Amino acid sequence: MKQSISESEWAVMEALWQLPGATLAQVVERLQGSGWQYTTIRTLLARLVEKGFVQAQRNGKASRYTATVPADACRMEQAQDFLGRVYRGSVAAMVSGLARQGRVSRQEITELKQMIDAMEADDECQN
Amino acid sequence: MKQSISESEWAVMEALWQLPGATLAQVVERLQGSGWQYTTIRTLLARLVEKGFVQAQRNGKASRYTATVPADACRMEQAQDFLGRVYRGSVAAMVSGLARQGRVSRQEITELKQMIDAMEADDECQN
DNA sequence: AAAATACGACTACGGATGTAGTCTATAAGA
DNA sequence: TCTTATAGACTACATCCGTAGTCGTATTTT
Repeated sequence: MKQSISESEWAVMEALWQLPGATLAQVVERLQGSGWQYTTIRTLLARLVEKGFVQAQRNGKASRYTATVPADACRMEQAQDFLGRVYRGSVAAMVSGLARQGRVSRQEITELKQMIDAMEADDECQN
Repeated sequence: MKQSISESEWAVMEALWQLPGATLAQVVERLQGSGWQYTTIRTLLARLVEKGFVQAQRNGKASRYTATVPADACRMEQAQDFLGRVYRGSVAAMVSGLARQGRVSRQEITELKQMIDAMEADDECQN
């Protein structure tokens, strides 16, 4: 049974990717403004450990928590899931949709353009 | 309380976008291969009606179901949700991530490129 | 009009999720 | 060493979701 990271849990993962080996206290600190109680965050963390997305190593009083999956890979998996479900797997379709509704800022357009160029260059090298 | 379309329900929405005003039977037909029982699809449809994403109008024996939200808008909303949660709202970041792992086909690169050009043109007109 | 059939309403039920509390063991500090 | 704060384990509970069944009613067909 393939486990997945829920929406709330995702916020905790973000915190851990930014603070590898953080303690519960640090995670809570980082999630100031989430509106969650200490205990809630503790639960989310526990579930992530249970699911295997986070590892806890204890030495001394506080455990240190670390994500067992790299952020990039994780985001990617989510992205593929999402694209598959909503845009039949096509990033282009998604960008196109967003663009058509003017949801892509000029700055993003610039960034995208640069990336595309880079990708093309890359592609040529490979072939 | 903001309702949202669940993963399974999404498949039903797709069917309805493709067959506006379809009957239950037609939806079931279309979802051949989903592995769902007739009754399951009926439940999903009912939930969508309950949530307001689908409208049922009955005349005669069979009701006809229609999505109350356009596919584009719906996909977009999902996209924004997703981007916000996973990529801090940046499409560019997502594309970049996918690209770095080589998850964007050459064909998609081409499509993207064309879109970017179109977007730029559009942008200039507007300003 | 009676029989057959598909719909709609309601029910079911286990698992995941959001959100959080309590109790206990343990480490740190006094 | 004793107190105190905190982490971990366990518990709680409502809601949503995946998946599906039953039963009564309305509609179509014979």
